[in-house]
Amino acid sequence: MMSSVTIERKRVECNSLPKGWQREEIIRKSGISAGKMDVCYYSRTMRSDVSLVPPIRQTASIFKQPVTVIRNHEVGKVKHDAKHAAQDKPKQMFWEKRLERLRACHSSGEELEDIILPRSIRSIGPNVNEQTVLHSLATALHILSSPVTGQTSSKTEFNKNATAFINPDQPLMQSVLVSEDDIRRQEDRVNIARKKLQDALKS
Amino acid sequence: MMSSVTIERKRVECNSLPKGWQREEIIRKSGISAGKMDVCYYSRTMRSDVSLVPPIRQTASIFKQPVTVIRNHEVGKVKHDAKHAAQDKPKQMFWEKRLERLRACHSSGEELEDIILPRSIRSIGPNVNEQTVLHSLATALHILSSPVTGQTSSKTEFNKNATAFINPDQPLMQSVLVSEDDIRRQEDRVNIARKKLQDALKS
DNA sequence: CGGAGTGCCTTA
DNA sequence: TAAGGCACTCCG
Repeated sequence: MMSSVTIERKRVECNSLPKGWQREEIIRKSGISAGKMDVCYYSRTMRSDVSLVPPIRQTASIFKQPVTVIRNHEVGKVKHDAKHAAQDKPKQMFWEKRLERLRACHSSGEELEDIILPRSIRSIGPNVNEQTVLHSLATALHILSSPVTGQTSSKTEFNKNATAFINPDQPLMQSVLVSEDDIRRQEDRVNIARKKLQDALKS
Repeated sequence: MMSSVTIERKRVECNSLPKGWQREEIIRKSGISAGKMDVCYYSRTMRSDVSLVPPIRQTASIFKQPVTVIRNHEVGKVKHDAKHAAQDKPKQMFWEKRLERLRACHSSGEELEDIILPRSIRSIGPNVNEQTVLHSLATALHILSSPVTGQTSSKTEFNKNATAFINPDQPLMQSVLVSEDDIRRQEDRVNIARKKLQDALKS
């Protein structure tokens, strides 16, 4: 005699949604709605940003003056390499925007000028400006152990529904392709810089 | 400035349920379900039946033969008057039915005849027979310090949902009213008995 | 108090 | 009438 097992839950990659989304179907087992199906959609979970909690200016009764509290990692835990940190806590979407007010400065307190990004790096997403992309990109280079390539969705898709089309592992920049020409030009720049350094050391 | 205190727990007599039932409302204070309410219903707790644990016939390795173990009270505790016993342990509903198999007997071992109850005492509850009422009533007279009046719910209510409508302090009999006539008749019976006793003593 | 699982109202 | 969505119960 053959016996069959009714599958009650199945979770599969969903082709009618952007890459990374999964569709789960759950069959109701009992009650008057038995046999009906509930559907859940799951997006990719974001990596946790262990070392990216911004400093907070706060006043505590134990201090004589307001102080700036800096937490780099959980209290009481050994600090590990960020690239190998546990990735269980999800990260907020567009968390980069929390960093928008922060500016690098000299030890004298004088703020640095805005950094100009190469034209090949273009922002993507609602109100994502050049400095936000920079924060996003710098963080990705710091945290990711895989290649940093930017968002793969088209700008149209992304603007239509960023929440669905975002790839949370990648920075908020459009997909970047590095050509053979790019590599050659960069090599030229490095060679020129080395030459200048040699000349400076001679004199 | 005024300060208000949100009531988080309140426990009140519940009018939409039979007498004696209480309804407790507990407001959730935090989390995603903050503000939602959990409700508990409490029935009257039953008095504990300190001296009514039936004897058990059992075999233990320390005895040469099976023995009948009799526990009248908790081991290691002083035995108090049952009417003043601590009432913290709840009693099982319809516990009287556990006594149904027990019969009084003469010292010779011969069982006594069933006792016939007066017609004014009528049983109430599922499968509660005349002997069960007797056990129940005798226990109430033994334990209760307040008047023994029987169940106050109607027979219809009681049969519909005994668990909710039972008054656990009272025996499983319908409400009994003692009339002036009843008292007079009982006085007559006592007088006749006394007369017979006097006559017997004379001869 | 959260989450799984189901009831049931709304909508087209 | 069915599907979707929300509310609610129950249990750990």
